[in-house]
Amino acid sequence: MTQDTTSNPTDFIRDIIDDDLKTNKNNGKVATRFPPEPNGYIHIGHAKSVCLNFGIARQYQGTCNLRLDDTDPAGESMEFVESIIHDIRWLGFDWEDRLFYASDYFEKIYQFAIELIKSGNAYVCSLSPDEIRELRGTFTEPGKDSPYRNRTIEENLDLFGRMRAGEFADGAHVLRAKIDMAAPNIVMRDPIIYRIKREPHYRTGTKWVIYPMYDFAHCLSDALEGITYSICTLEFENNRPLYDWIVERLITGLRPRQIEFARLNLSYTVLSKRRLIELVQEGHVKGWDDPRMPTVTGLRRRGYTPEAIRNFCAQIGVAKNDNLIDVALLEHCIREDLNEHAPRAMCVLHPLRVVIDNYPENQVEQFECANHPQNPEMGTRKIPFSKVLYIEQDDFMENPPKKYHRLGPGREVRLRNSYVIKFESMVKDDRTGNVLELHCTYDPDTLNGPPADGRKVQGVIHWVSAQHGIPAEIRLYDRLFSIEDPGSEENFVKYLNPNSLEILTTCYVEQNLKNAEPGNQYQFERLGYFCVDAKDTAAGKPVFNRVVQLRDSWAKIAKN
RNA sequence: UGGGGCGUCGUCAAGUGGUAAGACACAGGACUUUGAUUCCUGCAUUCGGAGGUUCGAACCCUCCCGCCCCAGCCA
Repeated sequence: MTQDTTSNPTDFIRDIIDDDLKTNKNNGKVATRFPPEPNGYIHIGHAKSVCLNFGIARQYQGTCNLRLDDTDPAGESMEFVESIIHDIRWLGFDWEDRLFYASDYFEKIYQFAIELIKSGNAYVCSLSPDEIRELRGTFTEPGKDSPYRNRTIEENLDLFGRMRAGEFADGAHVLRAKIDMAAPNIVMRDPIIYRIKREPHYRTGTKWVIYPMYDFAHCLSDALEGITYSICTLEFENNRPLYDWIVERLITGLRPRQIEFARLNLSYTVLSKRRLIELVQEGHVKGWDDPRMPTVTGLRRRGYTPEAIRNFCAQIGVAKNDNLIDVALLEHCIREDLNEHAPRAMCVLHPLRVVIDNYPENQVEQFECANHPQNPEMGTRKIPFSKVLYIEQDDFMENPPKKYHRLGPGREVRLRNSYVIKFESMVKDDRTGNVLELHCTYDPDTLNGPPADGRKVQGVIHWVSAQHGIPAEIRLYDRLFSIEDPGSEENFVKYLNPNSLEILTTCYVEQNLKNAEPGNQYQFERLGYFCVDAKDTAAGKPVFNRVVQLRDSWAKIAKN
C-alpha cells in the first residue's frame, strides 16, 4: 500500500517525545543524533536508525546531528567517514552544519575525566587485562575491588596526566569509574573509561595515546551537543545505568536520555559489521558495493532507490521485539517505487531466433510504444521491427503444458507492442535436439488490436529485433544466503547461496538503451526491474543489474 | 538464572480495562497487448501458558514457560 505521507509514524519513542512535549520537559526541544563509528560502510540496519533519528527531527522540527563516534582508532578511517556521509545524503537526509566527531571532544572529555577523579569518582587502575577480568567476577559472583581502588586523588591525577603524556606502555594503566564491584549489572563494576593505546588516529594523528571508551565518550558527546534523545539499539540497555551515572555526575541542566530500540534483522542476509567485513575480506562478494550486499552502497548499485528504502524503514516500524524482517517486504518496497517510476523497455535474456517468413526481407517498421502503461506522461519511444527477431527461450515450448499461454507448435502469440505471430516450423540441432530457430508468420492486421475474426490470443511475449538489438551483459542477483537467518549461524559462510549471481553475456536490449545513463532503472517487461550498473558500464556497452524480479504468478502455476 | 529486556496471524506491528488496526506473505476471483500493475474476497472467537481481580482483561495481579543481551583496555 502507498504510504500516507501526510501522517507521521507512531512508535514508543515518539510516544515518549509526545509526553515530554506535553510537560515541556526540554523546553520543547527535540535533538537527536546518528552516531556511526567510521570503521565500515553503513547498511540497511543503519538506515533504519538514520530514518528514525532524522525522521524524528524532521517531524518535530528539531535537529539531528551526524556524529562520527571515532573513539577507537583501530579500523577507523576517512574512507569510511566519506562513505557514511555520502550514503546518508543519498538516503535523503541533511544535518546542515552539524557534522561532528567525538574526536573533536577529546580534550573536553579528558577534562571531564579529571573532574571525575577530583570528585573521587574515578581512579587509575594498574592491573593487567587478565587481572581486571579476574576481579570483575561473573554473572553469579560479585567482583572484587582492585588494589588500586583507593589511590589518592593526587596520585590518580598524577598518573592520569602521565598516561596522557605517554609515559606508560599500552595496557599498563587504565582509568576506571569508581562505582561498585558488587553491582549485579556487570557494566557497573568499575568500568574502564580510558585506555592507553598507541595507535595513530585518522583525525588526531599521534596527539593522543589515551582514548576514552564508548561509555564515557558517548554520553558526554551527547550532552555536549545538547542531545535530548540518545536513541540506540537494545544491546546498550545494560549500559544505560552507566550512561546516567556519568551524566549525573558531570552534567548540569539538560541531560540527554537514552532510549533503546530493536535493531533490524533481514532474512537471507547478515547485518553485523563483523560478518559483512568477513564477506568482503574473504572475497565472498566483490566489495562493499557488491549489489548482493545489504550495505547502502550495495543496495544503491543494485538499483534500490532512497524512497524505497525509506518506505521500507517506515513499514517495519520501531519496537523492542527481536525481529527478522522478511526480505520480501524490502522487495515489495522497491517494486512499488519502480513500478510507478521506471520506464518500460524490452530485453531478451536468453535469445531464441525467430524468422517471420511472410515479412519483407529488408523492411523495418518503427512502432511507437508507451514508456509506461498507466502513465502517458512518461511518453513514448520508437521500437524497430524486422524480419528476424529474438524472443525468450522460455517463451517457446515444443510440448507446452496446460495453461501455458506462450508459443508452441500450432500456436499464436502476441508480440508485445507488435503483431500477433503464428508458429510455422522449427529448426533443431541434429546432435543435441535443441531448438535453434523458429519460423513464424505474422498477421498484419493485428498491430493495433485483436484479430478481426475474433480469434483469442492469450499470450504476450517480449522480443527484440535481431539487427537492432544491443548486446548487453546482464547480472541476475538472488539472495546472498540460502537460509533465512544466516546471522544466527556461527559458520554462516557455509550457507552462502552459490547461485546468488548469474552473469548473462548474450542478452539483447532494445536499441534505445544503448547509452542508458548509469544508475537508471528500467522495467524489462515481463522480467523485472534492472539498473544500469554504475561501475562496469562503458559507452555503448551497457551492463545491467537485476534489482528484483516482477511478481510471477506463472512460476507458481508451473510448479504444480 | 546475577542483572537487563522481550513474548499479539507465516513475518513485522497497532492496541495502554470495553469486547483483536494495518502492511508483507499466502489463497481465490475480476480486468489486462507485461501470466506485471490495478481491483475485489478470504486469512488471529484470540493475544506464550495457568490461575486470579472485574459486569467486562491482550491490556491489572500472581505463578510458570520461552527467547534475546551483558563477564572487550570494541561500539
